[in-house]
Amino acid sequence: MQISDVNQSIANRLHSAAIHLLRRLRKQDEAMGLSQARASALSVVVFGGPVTIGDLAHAEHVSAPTMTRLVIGMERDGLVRRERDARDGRIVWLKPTTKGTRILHEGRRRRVAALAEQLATLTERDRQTLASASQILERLLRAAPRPATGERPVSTTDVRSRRATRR
Amino acid sequence: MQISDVNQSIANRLHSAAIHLLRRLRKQDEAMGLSQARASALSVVVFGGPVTIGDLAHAEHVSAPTMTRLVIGMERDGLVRRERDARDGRIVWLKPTTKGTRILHEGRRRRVAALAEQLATLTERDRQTLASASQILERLLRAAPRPATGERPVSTTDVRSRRATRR
DNA sequence: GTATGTATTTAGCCTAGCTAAACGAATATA
DNA sequence: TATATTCGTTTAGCTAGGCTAAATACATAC
Repeated sequence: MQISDVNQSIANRLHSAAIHLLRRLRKQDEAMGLSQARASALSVVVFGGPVTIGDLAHAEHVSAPTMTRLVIGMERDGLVRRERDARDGRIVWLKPTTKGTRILHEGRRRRVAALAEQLATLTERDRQTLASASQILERLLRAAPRPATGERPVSTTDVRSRRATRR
Repeated sequence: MQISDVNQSIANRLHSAAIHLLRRLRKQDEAMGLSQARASALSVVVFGGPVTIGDLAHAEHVSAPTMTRLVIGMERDGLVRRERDARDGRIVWLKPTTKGTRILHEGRRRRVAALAEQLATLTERDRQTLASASQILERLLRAAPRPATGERPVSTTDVRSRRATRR
């Protein structure tokens, strides 16, 4: 099949590009104590918070224990605060601290600095292609991996709305 | 500055997209004993080999000890073979085994299967955007991170040519 | 022939992923 | 009301994959 070959090529190139992009950016992030996993989780807390640990795990597509440990580290480093829910004693709400918000934004600034020279060498058209592609990808990845499994589709953007219905 | 804001936005969205893409694909790869790191390294060996461990580390932008360990695992699992260089006793050449080549291709097939449904929902135009973007990215990332540091620019594609000059 | 350089490995550390299982709190049911 | 179940989080313990520092073994230059 023609279309499947095209998709295979796209998937594999995306995979390769993603791996190498992350390796490139890792150093910048870690220079300020913001690993990739933390940067990604923290940005959900900063832009989408307050959020529970479980929701954050779903939004980030990692297991709950993994997120618990990330949160422990971020709390120890003063990036987020825990707050128990008044009505439901099982729930922990996460909020960014001032430091957390600042570090996240610094991280984002450093990250672009690491790519800026190279992004600047691109034509406007190429930059536009990258911008569009990242949007297409996020939209694509936000969809459920396998609609048939019944796993609820969770997106970073509906974290608030899901919890908003909690009583 | 206008352009820097645009670049920041692109860099951050790419970062986010890359993280989530890899988390999505990881399960598929690991289902057949091909982690992301192995899949990426193995593809260099299969498509660009024979290659030395040091060159592979450079091509993958990881340290030599990291690559040594990856190779140990891949060799243990019969994906690659080591061969000492006849003229230079320090050098280890890596070649894919039949199994390694097969597994790599299976991995690539599974990987697209994991994204296929979703790629199929895209318009031809969007698919084209993703394809272009991955090419632009690989080209961008192949360039030296910081041209000033004197670090030699190493690409997956010139692995052969670099080694071809060895006597 | 000694010193220096190069390719790989060893040792030891860290983060971040996982599953299984424990725990405490909430909720449903008999 | 007592009991069972479900839910959110944490603990415990494993693995892979990243790093640096230092050891090893070979090659080369002086």
